[in-house]
Amino acid sequence: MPDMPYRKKDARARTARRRAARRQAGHGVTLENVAERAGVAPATVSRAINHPEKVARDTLERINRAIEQTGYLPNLLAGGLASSRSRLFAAIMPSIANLVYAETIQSFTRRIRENGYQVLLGESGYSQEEEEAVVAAVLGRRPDGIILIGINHSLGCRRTLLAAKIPVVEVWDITPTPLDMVIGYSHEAVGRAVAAYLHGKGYRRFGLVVAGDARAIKRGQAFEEELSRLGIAGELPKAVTPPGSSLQYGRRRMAEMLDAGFTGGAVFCSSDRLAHGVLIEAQARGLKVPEELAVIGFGDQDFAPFTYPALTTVRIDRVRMGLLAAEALLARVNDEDPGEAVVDLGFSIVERETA
Amino acid sequence: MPDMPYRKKDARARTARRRAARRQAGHGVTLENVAERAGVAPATVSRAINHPEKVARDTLERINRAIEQTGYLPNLLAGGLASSRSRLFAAIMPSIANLVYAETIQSFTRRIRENGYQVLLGESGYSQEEEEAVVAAVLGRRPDGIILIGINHSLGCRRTLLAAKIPVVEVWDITPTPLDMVIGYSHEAVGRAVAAYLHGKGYRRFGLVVAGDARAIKRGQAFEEELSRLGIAGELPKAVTPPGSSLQYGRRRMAEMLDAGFTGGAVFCSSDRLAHGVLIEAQARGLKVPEELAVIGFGDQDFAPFTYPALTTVRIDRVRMGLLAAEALLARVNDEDPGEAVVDLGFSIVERETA
DNA sequence: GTGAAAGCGCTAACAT
DNA sequence: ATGTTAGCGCTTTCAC
Repeated sequence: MPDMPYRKKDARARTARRRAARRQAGHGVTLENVAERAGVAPATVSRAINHPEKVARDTLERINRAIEQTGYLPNLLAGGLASSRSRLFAAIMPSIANLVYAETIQSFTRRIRENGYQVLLGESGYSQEEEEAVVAAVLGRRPDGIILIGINHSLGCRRTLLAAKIPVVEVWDITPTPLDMVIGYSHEAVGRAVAAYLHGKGYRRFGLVVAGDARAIKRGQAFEEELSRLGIAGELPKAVTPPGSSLQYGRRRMAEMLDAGFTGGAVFCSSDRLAHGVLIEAQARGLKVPEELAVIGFGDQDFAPFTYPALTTVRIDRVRMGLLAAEALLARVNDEDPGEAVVDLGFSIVERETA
Repeated sequence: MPDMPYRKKDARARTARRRAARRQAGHGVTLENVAERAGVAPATVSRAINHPEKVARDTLERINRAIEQTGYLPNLLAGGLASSRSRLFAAIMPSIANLVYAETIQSFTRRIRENGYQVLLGESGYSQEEEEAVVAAVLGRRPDGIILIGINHSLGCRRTLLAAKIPVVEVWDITPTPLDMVIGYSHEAVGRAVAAYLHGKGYRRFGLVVAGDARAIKRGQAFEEELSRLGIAGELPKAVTPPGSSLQYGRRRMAEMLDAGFTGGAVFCSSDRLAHGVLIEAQARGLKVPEELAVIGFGDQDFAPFTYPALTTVRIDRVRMGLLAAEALLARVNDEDPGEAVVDLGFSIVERETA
């Protein structure tokens, strides 16, 4: 093949031209440029960056200088492709704009960043179909692991996740049969404990204000069941709000319940924000809390001790959930011991003034 | 070189073995597998996915069937590398756990997802140094564009951003000299407008509760300056809280100010949450709002009309900001007209019952 | 309309 | 300790 070298050279020239164009377009300095400048092979630069301990002191120095001078920024797309390690974790949350979930993802993000990981965000909008689509989209990015809020996924979503063969951690709920790992607490146990707590305090009339969120609904059902087990007869006055807890709906639904003839008792709200709304409606009507209307929230958010009166609620450790999830995933990608597959963080009832 | 083919074959065999191992390890189906199955070249499969209009009807069908059967999930790392288009936008926010910023990023995320884009999240923790580090980290992923909350960046950060030569949109503030594009409103104008509004309502004594956030501080300063321009003499009673608005600090700082001898007047809070805290402290002390203590917040969050009394505040369109930012970035990556480089969304004062 | 070939920028064996 | 080599899985000219 006498023309082989010729054609090859041709191709090279073309490539060089294209590269020059790229450079101009801002696509930047490459490993190779740095290597040339430092007078070493590209592989050595790669080592200097990823395993500096394997490079001689002075070589390392030369390389670092070259990196500084050129302003080199490693292309993690290329690195991820070559190493099959994207250093990316996906995080799927029902809503970005829900503070309690955001706190978990925040502590997760901070922890993984310490290890050079970044987070690819997906929002499922409290819907299993959306979750399935978002999970598929996100997996195309080949994350090394994924954290999901909630344990109720569509069949297709479960299959996709399993097929990806990456570590998965589900949080904010618990189950003996996680996809892979789960870190959370039992919503049924919360519902029952709240019922028992209120009953124990002597309340005999109850109400429920619950957001249309899978986990909130579980708590509400368990609350209702436990009450009837405790001998509370009759229909439980109940209001459902859109998912994503808001003060606004708490206040409105309480107003509606009151107008519809609800005459006081103890109300369990599926979030502190909802509970705060209930409190405000009570205040607006001049109802005495907790004498005429008792309220218990859920979450123990930072403002709970500062409502007036101070809100009784259920505490869960959202920050720890994110932290442990991060550590479980990091352990898995580093082939270390990730600990138990099922971690129950529990919860506690924080008694303040409203119930 | 008689042994050339031999060695090559050797290498091939090794590669094949490695690939098989990969497959087993879950690294999945590739374009090539799909192509084989559909009896076409890999390039055709690529076209079928990215430019289906360029592929014959029946070929397309065969390919789609093969994709379904194999459960093929395109590797976007590889795609991004090959095309120098990552289909990723980076979003840098001061805190994930601040609802007002989250709402902007939420609408941003939803809009770009419609165009197949995903969001890489970075948190700057209200610090310029952290922002610089996070921006550098995120740029390694070669996002096609970036949205930043705020316009105050370190010099290094600005340089890095400029060197990346990607579209940048700054939001939540405004400046005649954006890095690239800016969509927001003037915090100085807000501060002045609030001062004028309260002065116009007849208030002559004032207070300020402000979070330690660059933008909140600007509003506070402009408020103070405008008051003195209006002839309000003397030191302005003022309390500063940590960044990230919380009801808790609003209530506490108000309590401290009251204890320190602040005897009422109109208080401007840098967020609705802070204002709500102030309202609660007033309630706890039995102060009449707005007669003995008037309050104005900032943000017009969803709960503002539902506090008791209903909160007077400043409305800004957080959702629209995210939406427009998304559209500006999408326009730029598609070489379409991104519109004005500086977009002032303005604000309005919403009069309710507290001031 | 489809295929062949050449890379995208990096990492990881392997060899020295 | 460093260099050589062969990919990672895709996209994109260029030919046909």
